[in-house]
Amino acid sequence: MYEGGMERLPQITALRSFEVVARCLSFTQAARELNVTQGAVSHQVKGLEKLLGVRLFHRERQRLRLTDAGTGYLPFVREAIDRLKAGADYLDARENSGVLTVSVSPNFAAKWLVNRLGVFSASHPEIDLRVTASLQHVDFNSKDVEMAVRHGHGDWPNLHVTKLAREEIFPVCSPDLLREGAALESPEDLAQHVLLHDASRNDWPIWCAAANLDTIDVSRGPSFDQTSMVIDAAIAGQGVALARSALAAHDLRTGKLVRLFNVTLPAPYGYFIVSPKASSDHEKVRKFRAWLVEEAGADAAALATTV
Amino acid sequence: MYEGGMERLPQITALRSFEVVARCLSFTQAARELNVTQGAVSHQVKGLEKLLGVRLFHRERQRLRLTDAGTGYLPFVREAIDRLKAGADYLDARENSGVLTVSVSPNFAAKWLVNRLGVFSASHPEIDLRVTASLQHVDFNSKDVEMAVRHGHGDWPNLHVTKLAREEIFPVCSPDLLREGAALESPEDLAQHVLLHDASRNDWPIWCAAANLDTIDVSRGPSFDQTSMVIDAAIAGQGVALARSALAAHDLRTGKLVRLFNVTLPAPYGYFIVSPKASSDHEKVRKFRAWLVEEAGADAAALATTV
DNA sequence: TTCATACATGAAAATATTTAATGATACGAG
DNA sequence: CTCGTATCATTAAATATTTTCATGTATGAA
Repeated sequence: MYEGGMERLPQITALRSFEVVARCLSFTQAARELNVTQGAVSHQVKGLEKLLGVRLFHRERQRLRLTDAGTGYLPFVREAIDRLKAGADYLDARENSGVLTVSVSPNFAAKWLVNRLGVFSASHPEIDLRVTASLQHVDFNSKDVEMAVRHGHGDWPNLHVTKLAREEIFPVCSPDLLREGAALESPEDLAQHVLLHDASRNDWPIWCAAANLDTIDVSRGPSFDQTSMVIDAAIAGQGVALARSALAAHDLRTGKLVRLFNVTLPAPYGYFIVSPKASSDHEKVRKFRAWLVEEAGADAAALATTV
Repeated sequence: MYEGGMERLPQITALRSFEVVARCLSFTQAARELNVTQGAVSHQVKGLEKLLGVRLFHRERQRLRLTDAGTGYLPFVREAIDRLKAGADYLDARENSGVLTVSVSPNFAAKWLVNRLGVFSASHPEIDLRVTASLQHVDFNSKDVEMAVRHGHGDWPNLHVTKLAREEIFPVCSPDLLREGAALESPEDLAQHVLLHDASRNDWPIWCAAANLDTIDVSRGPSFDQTSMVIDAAIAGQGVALARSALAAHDLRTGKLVRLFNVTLPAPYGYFIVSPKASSDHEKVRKFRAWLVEEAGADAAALATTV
């Protein structure tokens, strides 16, 4: 199997056995410490001695003694094991605190995260959160990203998925517009207002259909290429927007937007927290997920009272 | 099997696989370097990632990249492997040169080794020979001794045994005595000489029986507790000794002793070079053994011409 | 002597690793 | 665009290694 110049590195179990035996000077006791039988330790040490071609212990009547070779070899083994433990510690430390990189869409970042991150950071100073916004779903295989918030159906195989928020669509406008503009008592009043669209320009036609409203011209009004910009335009009093609940929730709670009428369109997608299975139970991932879910729960509770 | 605080150290194969893959950034190429299949490397790295609970590589379309975790972990692994290699090198260095400890009987040391060691040391300056003389056979299990010359039947199980010399018993005396003392033409002439005995005082009776000689009183003469002293007494011209071939060979070759008559008694024992199987093929052991055998061969050749 | 303790050992059982075959995906050349 | 090549992943089967189990041997104590 193995050839000439091959490196014959000993097995870790053999090295560990050697190290423990060298410390206890007893196979039996070492076996106890290693949670194996005495025979296993005996075999391991014997195998190591054979591999190295050197006797590591003097087997004397009642006691064990290291040979000169064993005495000289021991520190190398101790250092090697130490490095491995240090490596494991390094990985633990790095996973249990430090940087948490989260990928979200630019919209979610702008309308959901940015307004609340301060709260999270204040209560979790040990977590150094890094938000990376991208239109595409992040590929966990090729980026050092531990979790993401995604908009979709929640069907991502091989990922740990937690539902964050359902999504509904309903009209919103700024409180100023409601107070000072033309009346907005019923859907029909929209005829007197600017309709704000997203890039698809599909939402208003669908909503109007749901509201049995065919008296207004849904082709009117400006459109924006980012959902967040539609909402921001509404906040600025530019007109009436169709908001998606998750993204508008914060502005509704803080009174920058008000919800109009009582016609709500369920949206096909929802927001989900996803992470690779391997990192899904890391301390910092769990903490951030719990916080997201809590915030979303508060949003939902607040939304339920807006109409 | 393993519980809570258990140390989960990775297997060496997994670490080596990781290290090579990190260097090649290719499972396939790493597999070639490790002389295993690509699948084996894939399994190993996957297992390591699972054990550590961390992704070590980004698997991208065409290439592999270390994750941050992998990048940080790699140096620990390199150091650990390096320590292990250094340990192996240390053992190799210590076995391939440096000290060679040989256990022999005091007689063999005095009458065989001491006169020739200079030659060996001169031609093998890299070997630091340490001779330890003891009456008892050394216990390789409890002493840092790599080889021994033993007197016996050559039946030592578990040891590597090489025959060094047969043993014969015959009368010797100093050339001065032969030249200047009473005649020593035939065994009967021994009646006129002092017989030198070892502690057992058995040899002369047996030799006389073999020589069909019943005319002399074998109870005469001093005895010595070490065989070497019997020979030294003969060299000093104190009388005629029954020498054992191996121990007298050097003095015969250098003319300090002469062999008498033609009656030789085969001795039941011989001299053997023994060493633990593990160290029997070490460079320095092989060298010293070869030298011993060569010297013994020269002795035998020289002895064959003495009568 | 007999008991208790410690290490060695050989065969069987339990695990782990490696292979071989195949799948999936991406890239580049016609 | 399709094929051929190269890469990594995955599965079950073949191997190899490790551990246990059941003893064996030797020593020191009672």
